[in-house]
This record gives sequence, structure tokens and C-alpha cells, in this order.
Amino acid sequence: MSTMDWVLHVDLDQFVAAVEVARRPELRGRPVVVGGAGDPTQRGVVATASYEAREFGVHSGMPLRVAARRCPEAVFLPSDPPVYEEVSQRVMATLRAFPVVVEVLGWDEAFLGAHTADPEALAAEVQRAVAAETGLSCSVGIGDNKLRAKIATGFAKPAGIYRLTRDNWVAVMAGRPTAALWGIGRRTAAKLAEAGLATVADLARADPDELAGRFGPKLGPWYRLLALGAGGTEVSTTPPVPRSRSREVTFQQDLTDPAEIDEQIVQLARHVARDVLAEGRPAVRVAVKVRFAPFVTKTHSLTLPAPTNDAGDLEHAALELVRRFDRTRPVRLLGVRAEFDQPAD
DNA sequence: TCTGGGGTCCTAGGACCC
DNA sequence: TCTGGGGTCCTAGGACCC
Repeated sequence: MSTMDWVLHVDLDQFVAAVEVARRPELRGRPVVVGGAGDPTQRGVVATASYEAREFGVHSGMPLRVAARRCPEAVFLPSDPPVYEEVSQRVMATLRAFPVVVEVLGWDEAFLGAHTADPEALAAEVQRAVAAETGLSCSVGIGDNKLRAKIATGFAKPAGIYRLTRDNWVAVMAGRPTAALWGIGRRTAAKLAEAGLATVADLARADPDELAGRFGPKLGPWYRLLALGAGGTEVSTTPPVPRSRSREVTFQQDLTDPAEIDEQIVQLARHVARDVLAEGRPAVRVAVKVRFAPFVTKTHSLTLPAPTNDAGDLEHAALELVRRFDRTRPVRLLGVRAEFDQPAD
């Protein structure tokens, strides 16, 4: 067997739920739903459901109210990001101990760039090490690029290993719906199906110009490349330079008092200003997001007169923006975002 | 079903300039 | 007088991902 370059995609199984069960062993084997404030009578969505809860049809992104209806016996827990962050750091440190390049994708995911003759053996060692260091189980996808490694992980779950390369891409993927591709979601899959492109094979055969006409000059042709299994192979340790920082909040009761709305915007703007200051680069643009009841979302944004990381400037801009909205409609969410200038590359 | 929070990238139209 | 084409910036919105 010859030594080759591989991309491994490591994904922790039901990460957030697994972390909660690890510190409350009595919950093992029970349906556990983590999300929001942990109160299914409040506004919020499921961050992660344990496999036991998924049996009841509970999944990520589902409103907590709905989850409680589907699985009344589930244990509902509040989301505790600092704890997940800490466990995530330990997982990533475990991965970095291997002779691989580690690119972190989020709390519970990473690509590994590896040079090995036996990627399955490496994957199994990674699983053992993560389990030993953190008590958590993970699945590993093996690919000849990032796209295939990422999709392979879906077939590996839970706790398994799966290899997806140019050799088995067509056999495995051709008949699947386009939404099986990383980058094509529900809405695009529906639009593709309307155009007669229901499966990965359909999309792979489609005319790039026609796709460009329908989906745009970049997205259209890119969708076809996804269907062919094309993807980047560069695994990089360097975290991307942030383009923006934002804070937003959904209120348990809709806001109707303009003074209170302004006050909340000021709080959010100050929070964002702290994040901007910590980033050490000035903001060039500010955006305010308003979600009106029942669920209509609008944004207004402006380019700042000059780049700034002054809290007062950001506050002032956010207040000006929020006052451009309809001041009479009930508000369920407010958000403030600051955008950085992008260094030319 | 009544829908979080933090991000990224793409699209498209209009303004403005040459 | 009515008319080009291209480039860049600004803004709003859509879609996707974790």
C-alpha cells in the first residue's frame, strides 16, 4: 500500500448532548434535548438532540415547543456554550497530537490533512484517542478532498468510518437527492428539482450555462461541480480572518416601546463594540437586523463615514439605523453587526 | 411546526464615474 | 438629443453552514 494524501473529516457524535450526558451520567440512554434556556415553553430551538430523542422525530433547529410535543418525556437542558468550548478545545488538542494538519470547522468538527498508507487505521486511532481523552465518540469520513470527506462522515455516523473517493463517488451518490451535497440545502434542492434535476447524477449532467442562467454566474456552475464530487484539498491550520462580528437577541415577549427598542440596540451595539475592539481592527460598516412579529426579517446597513472601533460611533450608527424601521410594529428580534474591511489578498 | 445565534458567500439593482 | 459599455461601490436580501 502506498503512502498518499488524504483528507479526514472528524465529527463528534451528538456533541452537545453527549457533553451534557457526560456530566450527568444518570441521563445516559434517555432522550435529551439541549437548546435555548432549556424551557420548552419559551422561545428557542433545539441545538442538539440525543439519538434517543431523534427516534421521536426531534432534530436540530426544531422549535423547543414542537420537540416537547413530539417527545414529552425528554429531558430539556439549557445550552451552555462555555462548557462546549472547553471540551472542544480538548478534542482539538487531541487531534493536533497526531502527525496531521488540523483545520477546525466549529465546536465539533475538523478536517485533518494526512499523509498515510492506511487512512482507516489513522481514523480508528483518532477515535480511540478522542474517546480516551474526552469520553466522546466521533465519526470519521475519509476522502480525496474535503467535500467527499465531509459527505463520507454522514455515512460513518454514528461512531463509524467511511471512505468516499472518486472510485465510489458515482456508485454511492448518483441516485441521491441533490440535498445530499454539502452546500445544497432544502431551498436550492427544491429549485433544482423544479428544473428537472432531482438527483446528483441529474445535476452532474446539467449544462453549466443553463445553471448559470438560473442560479447565477458562480453558484450555478459550482452546483454542478459539487455533483461531480469536486472539492478543495488544502487543509489549513490558519483560522480565517473574521469579516464581521454580530450580536442578536430574540425576546421572550415582543417589544413595542420605541424607547425600549433603542435601549436594547444600545446594549447590543456596546457588546459588538467590545468584540470589535478585541479584534483589533476597525469596523467599516454597521448593520441592524429587526425581526418583526410574526417572523418578517429586515435589515438596514450603512458604510461608516470613516473606519472606527469607537463604541460611541458604533452606537450612534446602530441607533440611526434602527430608527429607519417601522416604529409601530412589534419586534421579536434585534441584532447589530459590524463589518471589517477585508485585506486585499 | 412556529421558527436561536453566530457566521460566510453570492446576487442583483441602482448610483456614479469614465 | 438620446444613447453605448464597463467598473466599482452601496445596499438589501437569500441561502447555507455549524
